[in-house]
Amino acid sequence: MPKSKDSPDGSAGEQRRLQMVDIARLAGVSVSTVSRALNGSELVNAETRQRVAELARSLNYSINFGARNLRLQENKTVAVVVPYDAKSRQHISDPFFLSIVGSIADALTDRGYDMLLSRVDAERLDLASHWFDSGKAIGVILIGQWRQHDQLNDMAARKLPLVVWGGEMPQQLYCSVGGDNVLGGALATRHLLALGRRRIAFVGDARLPEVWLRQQGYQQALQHAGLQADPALELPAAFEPGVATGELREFFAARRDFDAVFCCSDVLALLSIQALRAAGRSVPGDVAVIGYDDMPLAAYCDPPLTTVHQPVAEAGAELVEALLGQLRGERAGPRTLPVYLKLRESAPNT
Amino acid sequence: MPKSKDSPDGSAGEQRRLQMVDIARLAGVSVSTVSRALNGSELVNAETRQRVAELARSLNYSINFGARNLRLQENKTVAVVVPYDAKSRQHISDPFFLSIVGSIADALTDRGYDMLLSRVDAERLDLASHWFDSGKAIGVILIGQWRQHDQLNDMAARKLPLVVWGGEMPQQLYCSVGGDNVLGGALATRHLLALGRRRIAFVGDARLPEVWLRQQGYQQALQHAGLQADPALELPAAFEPGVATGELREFFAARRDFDAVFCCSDVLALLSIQALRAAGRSVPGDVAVIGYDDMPLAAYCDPPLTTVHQPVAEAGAELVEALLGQLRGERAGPRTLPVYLKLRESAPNT
DNA sequence: TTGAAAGCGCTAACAT
DNA sequence: ATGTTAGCGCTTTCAA
Repeated sequence: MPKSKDSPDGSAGEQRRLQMVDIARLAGVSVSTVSRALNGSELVNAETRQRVAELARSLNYSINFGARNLRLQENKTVAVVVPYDAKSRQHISDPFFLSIVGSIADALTDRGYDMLLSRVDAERLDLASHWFDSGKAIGVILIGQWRQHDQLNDMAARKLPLVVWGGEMPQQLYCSVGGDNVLGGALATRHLLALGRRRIAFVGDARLPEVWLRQQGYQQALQHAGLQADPALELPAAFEPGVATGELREFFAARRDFDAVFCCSDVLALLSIQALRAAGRSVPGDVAVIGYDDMPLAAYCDPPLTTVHQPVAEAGAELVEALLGQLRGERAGPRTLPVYLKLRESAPNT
Repeated sequence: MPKSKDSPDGSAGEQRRLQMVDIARLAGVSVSTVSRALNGSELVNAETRQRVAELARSLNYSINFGARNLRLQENKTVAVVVPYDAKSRQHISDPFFLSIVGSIADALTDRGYDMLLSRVDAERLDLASHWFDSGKAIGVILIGQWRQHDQLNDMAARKLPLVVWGGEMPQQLYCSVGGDNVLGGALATRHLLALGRRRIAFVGDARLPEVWLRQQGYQQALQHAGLQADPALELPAAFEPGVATGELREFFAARRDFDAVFCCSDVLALLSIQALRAAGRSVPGDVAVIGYDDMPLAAYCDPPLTTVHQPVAEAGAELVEALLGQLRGERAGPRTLPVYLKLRESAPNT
């Protein structure tokens, strides 16, 4: 038998949580009637319905969703999973990812869903399926695909309701939603070329699908301009500030044969600017810098960052819609959202 | 009757979720035995236990937590609530609050709890009790007390298991956990005084308890130095960048009779630096600037921010412990965590 | 229009 | 060591 104490959660001496049976007794009706009344059923007398509803409200009664969901076999909770780097115990705290989480929170709230937020080892994204398997969530939204493209495909093959923020890759079985990374890379590069810059460094780890796509855009833009991408100017910097800082300082100290840098995140852009200045080069005078994401603080840095704007506000709604669509049985493909270049001082228009 | 379809969540054609009864049938035992085996009960034959466990694992069975919780009258979910400004539809996206959320996520995960993340109108923090009332969470952690001190006291009086990140105020009924704001304000101010600055502006809205406490520390430090705080140098800037930007530009354009600024968040410090530069003043040369929080990006700004470091890593553990303690019936008071000054370039040591 | 009763998936007291 | 049974709080069929 469960605890027979009057306190369902073990806290001593608190009042027992109100249940339907309590309302029923006080209203002088059966629980069935209370249930119907509270759900606005037409089957119950309007006067009774009114009375029960009022009583429930005045007593501050809230329905027990666990019981309701069990009975109804339904659930309005979505798991949102943020990968983190378990090896370095370092958390993915990139402002951009956090913005996406906020955007998803809004979208879920608007649709009456709850959000279960958790972290998962970036090497074992497949563990995210646990939330679905255990019935705690009806599906999973994963923020970033990292290098686990295969794991994600497996998860989709196992019929896990899953949507991933990230880039669309060839032969992809799972549903992804993301910005147009190829376009973003091309926009940034074209702008730098238009400024007259010819030696453009690329900062980002192309093992990540999103970065790889941006690199494609970067290379395409160079080719279009009749230039050849120089692999020596491509630095596969990590996303974690702690790791990237050293890599960038070393890189910028070693070589000066470039006049622009395209970074695959605003944080990397910030770090690059610092490293460039440490190497005695000015931004944007000597080196123009373009970031990616347009994070909330991008406008308040010094210099304010020219950056590829990602559609954060739309992202949440798109991710949620994709997941709910999947649950309705729709066979939705990956979605690519538009991006644009936000001009500021780190690579100004002149 | 609930849907009799084989799909519990309405998605067409997927396999029915595995239950104990399925494992039981396949193992040739009763559900009780499966339940016991899976819970590692000593009452079940070691060989059987092994066999059942293996079967469950190979079939990828996960227990239905909704049902388990209903039966056990227990719940391992905590609601974490981030207030937002409903009027401006602007979200509290301050990097510091997001860091705290991350820290709480870690602490909860370590203890085997799930985190339900949601937002609530900052004017109606009392709505956060919904998560408890509906049985979805065993308690609520609220990030920031805003100006709703009274609402929070009411919630605590209603016996809602609640912990709030924020400052400790007189006659406070609810449990708060926060940094030592008075000390933080004093440390920052003392440092600026030690640099020889005498006219120190204060930026922050003292209607918020945390800011009010920091202001106390600021004023105390000035008095200790034999100086009088000048109310004309106190700017009650909002926390939202959009609003604050204008206020700061106006303020710094109007008056130049100060040589230092103490800001109640790093974001405000960043905005102040921009506004100061726009007004033709250098940082830290003309004006030294100190921020608050030591957000992840504080070290990567230009100049890197001298700031009061908040114990983010400890914050999550403290908040969670305080909540769990409350649920165990312990009568825990507010907790104040140590802070220290992190010296960087915006108000360097020399 | 209302109430009695069954059952959602699970655990535990009670039997064997 | 294992099975039978009752019941967590709710919704809904069925009967009245």
